[in-house]
Amino acid sequence: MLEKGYDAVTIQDILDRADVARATLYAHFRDKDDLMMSRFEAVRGSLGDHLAGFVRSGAASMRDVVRALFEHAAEHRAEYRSLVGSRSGSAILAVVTRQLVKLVREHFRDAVAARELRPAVPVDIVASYVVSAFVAMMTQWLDSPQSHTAADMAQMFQRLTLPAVSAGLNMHGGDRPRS
Amino acid sequence: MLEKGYDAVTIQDILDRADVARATLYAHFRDKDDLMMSRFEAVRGSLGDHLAGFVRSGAASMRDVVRALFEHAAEHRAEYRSLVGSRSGSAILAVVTRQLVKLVREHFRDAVAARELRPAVPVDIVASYVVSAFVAMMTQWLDSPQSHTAADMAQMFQRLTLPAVSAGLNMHGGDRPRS
DNA sequence: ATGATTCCGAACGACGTGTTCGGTTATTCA
DNA sequence: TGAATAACCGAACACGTCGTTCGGAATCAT
Repeated sequence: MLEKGYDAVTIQDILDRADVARATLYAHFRDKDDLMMSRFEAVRGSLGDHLAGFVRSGAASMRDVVRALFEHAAEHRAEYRSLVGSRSGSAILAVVTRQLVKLVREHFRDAVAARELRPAVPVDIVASYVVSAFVAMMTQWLDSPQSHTAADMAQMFQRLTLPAVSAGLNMHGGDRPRS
Repeated sequence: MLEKGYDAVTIQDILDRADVARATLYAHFRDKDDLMMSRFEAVRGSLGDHLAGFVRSGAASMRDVVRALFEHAAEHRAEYRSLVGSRSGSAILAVVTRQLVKLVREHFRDAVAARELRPAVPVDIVASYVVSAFVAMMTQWLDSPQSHTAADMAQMFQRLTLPAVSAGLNMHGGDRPRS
C-alpha cells in the first residue's frame, strides 16, 4: 500500500490503492500524519516483539541488539523504506533518533560512572554521534540492493563504532561497553 | 529573511517579509525550491571562498578542513539552519552528504591503494559512515545554543572519527589519513 | 427483520502554489 | 530633460490537495 515516498503520494492515491472512500479514511485517521504514525506504531510494535524474543533467548550484547535491528529492518524493508522517505519520514526519523540517543546516552553515562572515566568528548555528543552513524548506515543499507547481510552490517557497524566510543570516552583497549 | 523552517513558511510570508510582490518573486525564481537552491548556492559560494582562503594560507590537514567547515557554519548559522530544516532542506542535505561522501570515498580509496591496506569494512561504507556522523554532529551543533567552539567540535569529531576509520580501513596505530 | 454501525460518494470550503496581465514606478540613455 | 526600456506591483485566476460534511447504502449483530 505504501511502497513509495510519503508526501509525494497523495491521499487520493491511497484511496484508490486501498479501495476506500475518503470519508472512511478520515473516520479512522485524523490526518495524513496520523495515518503515517499508525504505520510507524505498527512497525514499532513488531520491532518490540522481535527484540523481546531476542532478549528472552539469551544474553543481549550490543552486537546482538544491533544485529537484531538490522534483521528486523531487512524483514520489513518495504515498510521501513516507506517510513523514512519524506517530510513525515524525517520527523519520524528524528523521533527515533532522539529516543535512541537517549537510550545510548544513559548507557554511556552508566559506563562512565561505573569506571570513573574522564571522557575526552561529552557523552551526549558521543551518543548522538554513534546513533546518527547507525541511522545513516541503516537507511543507506535499506536503499541499496542489499549486498550485505544483517550480521555483516552489524559487525561492520561494531568495528567502526567501538574504537570511536573507546576514544571518545577515554577507555583503554579491552574496556568495551556491553549491551 | 529565512530564519525558520522552509516548507512551514509560506510564499506569502516571504512576500510580506521581503516587501515584494508575488509576481516579482516569480519573475526571479522558478518556484519555491528554486529560491531555496539559490540561497544554498550563495552559501556554497561563500564556503568555497572560505575554504580557498584557508587552503591558500598553509597546509590543509583534515583537522583544519573540518574546523574550517565548523567555522563557516558558525559564521552563517542562521542561513545554515534555515537550509537544513524542511523537505527541501532534507534534499539539500542529501546532496551535500552525497558530495562529501564522494570526496571522502576517493580520499580513502587513494589511501588504501597507496598503503595496500585490506579494509575490514568497504571504503564506501566507511566514507558514508564518517560523513553522516559529521553532518549529524554539525546539524546538532547548529541547533543547540553553541556551547562549544568550532575548534572544539573539530577536535571532538577528529577524536571520534580517526579511530573508527583506522579500524575500518585496517590501519595500525600511527597510520592516520591526511588532507 | 430491524436497529446499529460502518462505509460510500459526492460535494464543499479552505489554503497554498504558480500564472497572467494591465498599470505603475524606476532606470537607462540619448 | 524626456522618451524608451526594464523592473515592479497588485489583483485576480486556475489548479491541486487537504480535511469536512451529510444523506443514503451496505453490512453486521441480535
